[in-house]
Amino acid sequence: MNLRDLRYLLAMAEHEHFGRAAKACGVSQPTLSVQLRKLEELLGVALFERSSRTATPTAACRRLLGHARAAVAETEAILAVARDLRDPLAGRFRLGIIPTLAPYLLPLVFAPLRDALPDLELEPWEDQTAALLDRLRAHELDAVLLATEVDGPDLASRPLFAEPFLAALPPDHPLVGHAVVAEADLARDILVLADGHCLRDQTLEACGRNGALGSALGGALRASSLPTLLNMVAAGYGTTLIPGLAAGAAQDAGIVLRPLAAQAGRTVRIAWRAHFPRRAAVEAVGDVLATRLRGFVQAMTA
Amino acid sequence: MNLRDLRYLLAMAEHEHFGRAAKACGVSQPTLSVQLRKLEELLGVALFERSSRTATPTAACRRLLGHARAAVAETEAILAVARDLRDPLAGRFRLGIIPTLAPYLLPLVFAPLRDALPDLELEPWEDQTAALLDRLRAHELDAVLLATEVDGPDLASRPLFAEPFLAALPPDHPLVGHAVVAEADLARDILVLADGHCLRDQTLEACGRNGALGSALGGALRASSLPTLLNMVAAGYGTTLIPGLAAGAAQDAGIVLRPLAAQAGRTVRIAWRAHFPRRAAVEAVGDVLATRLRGFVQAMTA
DNA sequence: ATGCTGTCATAGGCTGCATCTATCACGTTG
DNA sequence: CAACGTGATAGATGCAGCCTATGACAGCAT
Repeated sequence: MNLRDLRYLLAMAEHEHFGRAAKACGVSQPTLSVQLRKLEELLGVALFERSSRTATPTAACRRLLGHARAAVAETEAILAVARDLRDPLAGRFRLGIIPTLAPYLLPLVFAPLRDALPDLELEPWEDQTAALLDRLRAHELDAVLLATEVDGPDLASRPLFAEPFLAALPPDHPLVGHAVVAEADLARDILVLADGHCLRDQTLEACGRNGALGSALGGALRASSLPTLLNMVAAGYGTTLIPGLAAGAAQDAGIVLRPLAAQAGRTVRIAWRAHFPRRAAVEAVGDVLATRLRGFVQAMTA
Repeated sequence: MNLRDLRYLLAMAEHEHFGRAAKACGVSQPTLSVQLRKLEELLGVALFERSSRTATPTAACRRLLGHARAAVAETEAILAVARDLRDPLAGRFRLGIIPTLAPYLLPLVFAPLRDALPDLELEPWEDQTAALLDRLRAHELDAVLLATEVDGPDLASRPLFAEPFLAALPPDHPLVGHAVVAEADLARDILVLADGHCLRDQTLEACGRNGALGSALGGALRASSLPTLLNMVAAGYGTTLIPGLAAGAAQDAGIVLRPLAAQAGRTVRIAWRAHFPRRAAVEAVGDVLATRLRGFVQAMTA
């Protein structure tokens, strides 16, 4: 059985006339006659009572019509829904973002994203890098924003912008007197985030402390979030590096910021599954973020 | 668009694997690949995200699946209605039966069904109530036999016969001395089937133990089938209620049976989808069962 | 009666498309 | 690095739907 046959059936039921029904279907009269005959043979039921002047649907035909109409309607619904879904820049877009980036980036980009991609329903999801990549691979996210390279042939990524780190100092810290702080000078009393945050590893690497923490404070005080870490620095427990986008929040917490001598920083990337079909949406989101952040980062490093 | 394409789509959504979906459709893998690709082009939407190891449905695909299922179901309804119009009592009839009923009922009714409905190809399917209702709603069964009420406006049912429960006792059990056993007297050392069997709940309710099991044995020993439960009773682990039709099997296992004081029992019903077109077949099967079982149950309670 | 007209069925040829087998490309796995 | 599994691609083939042309038949007019 074929949907075409069902359309023929519906047309015949409406017109009760082979020639007119055929014209309504855009086929010749013999075509419709033959196909309906075949349908009758397939179903084993007479669908039309043919007389020389007219062809009327049988009772059996009327029993089937409702189902035929429903089947045709459902297929047309498929076409209609597909038409709505056709735009890759429309629909839900689940974007994972690492916790040291999300709260500072999102306020900057929500409005530009809504302007550039009004039909994209952005659903941010905040988690650490490893969890984000798991969810990305599990098709639970469409793309992720992170600050590390991604590897594996199943994923692809693209850099969006470079985000410089800044030295975060308690107001009464000796280094406050310097206009520029050398990364290595922070190593002595550096504080870092808990395991799993990429910022932790990057901070330690930039300051030359890529092994275990020597400071007793670093072991005892575990900052599980960047705001907590900022509070700890502000309270004088030590120093740290913060990502540039968090500068405002750091200053609000009463922290003194200084640029870094070696200009340590991180590159924020957008990553996606290599075979993700809505590549256009990924690129569009990436373009908006890169454009929005370009000026911001330039201003910060100037 | 073609119904065939929709079937391919459904198979792919189910298997998430081109080769297996193709086999399920009875076509070669390239055929299914090409046709699905064409469908994607027609709809203008990516339906599957292909990676080297797997192909997962996209969000768009999932939005379309319901309509596709409905369209296919309607065309199959057309075939079913046609068959019904030709001869409602012919063709395949997939009948779900709960496990505590099937092995004891089927031997009794196979011959009468074949005599009364020689053209009906009965395909029994044994599973627990919830699974049966799922399959019934999914059009994978035509009707089900169960021992509970069904609810929901999409289903209908009809009682066929009342099946009394019997007390099942180990031969050396103190209650063996009684000609009639009170349900409540069994509560102390009652054994029941694993979760999911309606007989479990009905047994507990009849014996006034509708909460958690007090018996240590009830918790430790889990009978996943009625024959196993019978063996456990025969071995002296405890007592239970069995459905009347299983009396023969119970006695074969060396169990002593006694009628129940309050005549606890269950009502076996046949249930079907409210819009199932072959209602006549359901009624005919129901009539045969009810007729065959009427005498049997009367003899048992006499 | 006998054409004439309208209707549906039939015949024969053409075309397109779904299908197959064979093969390639590629990533995973041992 | 070789073997395997998976999906994509290419070329050949056959069936099915389509068309035009024509037939069969009934009603209707002259």
